[in-house]
Amino acid sequence: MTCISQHTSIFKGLTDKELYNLNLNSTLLSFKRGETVYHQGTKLKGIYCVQQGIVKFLKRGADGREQIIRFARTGDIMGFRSAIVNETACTTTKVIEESVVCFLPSQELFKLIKENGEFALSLLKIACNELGEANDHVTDIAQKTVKTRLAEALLDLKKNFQLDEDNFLKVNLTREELAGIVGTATESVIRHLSELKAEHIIEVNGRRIRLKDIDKLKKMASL
Amino acid sequence: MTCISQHTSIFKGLTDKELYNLNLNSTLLSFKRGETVYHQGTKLKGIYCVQQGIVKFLKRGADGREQIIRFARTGDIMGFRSAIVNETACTTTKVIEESVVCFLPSQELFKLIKENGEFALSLLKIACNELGEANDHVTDIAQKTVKTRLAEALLDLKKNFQLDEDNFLKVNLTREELAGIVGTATESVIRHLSELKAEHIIEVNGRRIRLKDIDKLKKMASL
DNA sequence: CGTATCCTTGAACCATGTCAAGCAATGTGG
DNA sequence: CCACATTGCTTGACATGGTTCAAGGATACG
Repeated sequence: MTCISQHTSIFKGLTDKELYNLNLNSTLLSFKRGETVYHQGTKLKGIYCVQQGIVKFLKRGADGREQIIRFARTGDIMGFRSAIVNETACTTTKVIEESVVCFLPSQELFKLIKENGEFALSLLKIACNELGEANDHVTDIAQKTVKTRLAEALLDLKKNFQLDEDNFLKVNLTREELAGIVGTATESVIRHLSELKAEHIIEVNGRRIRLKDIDKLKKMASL
Repeated sequence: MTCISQHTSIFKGLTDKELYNLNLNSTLLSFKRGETVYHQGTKLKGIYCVQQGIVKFLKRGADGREQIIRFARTGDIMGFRSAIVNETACTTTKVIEESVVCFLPSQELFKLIKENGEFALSLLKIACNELGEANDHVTDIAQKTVKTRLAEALLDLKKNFQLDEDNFLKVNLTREELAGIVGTATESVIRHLSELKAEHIIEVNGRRIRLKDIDKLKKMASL
């Protein structure tokens, strides 16, 4: 199987020769739910591209609580921040849904950046997008209430993973993971989910969450 | 005066010809304390390089409270995120200390990125560094107490602006600005500053803050 | 020298975190 | 296939850190 293809967003626009070279030097890896792709604090020797599956980026605070920074889905790359600045990984990446991941050594990445201006620009765009979202995130957590952030988180999940035909989110997260996204205690998430349920905005079935009233949810998220 | 020089970090390593071209196309601007370089939500036509002075990046939340995302000092660039992804600015930049700023049109920036792989890489490194800090920031605000974050903020200010010979921070910020960094109410900052004072960790003289016991401050910040 | 801005403190209130306990669901080994 | 263990979910009671409001004092600036 070719690991890196024209279809994978960031590698769009590479020449056949560049692609051929990348595939020579890259490796496919498989992970089950709960497994770790790489650990916070370790030195990465390259970047990882998600071919299939869902991976969460998390950071452990002093008390051990896990803060979820973002998710990687099919086509996303992981670990480029550490690779680029040559630092240890600032997050741990754990698999949420069985994943196939492609590993690409740093030197290949650097070669591409230096030789292909368009590629460098795409990478730069990815970094800048993430930066914008991270900045938003800081302001949100600092200024908004837990309930507002929970509403936002649900909308973000919808944006990232879509809804199925019955308006259920296509990802199933534990309450603890939801708490990790929102930046709060598990119990708080549970209570606010119940409230949203009572207000007929969502419906909950175990880990499956149905977004019943997206308009109200949006109103709530922008308060 | 030449606006862009070899001394300005990001432009290090450019050829004489590239520098000459940049200077042909860039403009110098001056700002007093409180003035705005550009507003959140506006489309930027280029990036801004700080030649001299201090600028804060801020975001206004729903209730109008201002969250300070970071600072730019001599040699730093501002607005590249918006320029790169071609979005409106996600922050407002306001001058804290009288500043001289150089404006460089986007097309010049893009030309450099595409033609000079090393330059693209430096930009990428800047973006990645900011990204790492933003991620840290998210976790901190989500998990740490106000006092801990205040301690961290003071250490960050030390790192960014250094101390003078008497261990006073070389920036003077209002309590409200401090609150904007920490992500809390002005009153909370005041109360926690008083506590730190009572614990002989800092000393306060109007807006001037002296870091008396940096070890204790560090211990406090990592709790 | 007066006005505006900033700083400080107290008191009341509230959102959120923490602790504890019980239940549900899921998985594992005998 | 059942019993037990583990993990996740839920709820209640309580503690508390932090915000908000109000009022007065200090400071800076034109």
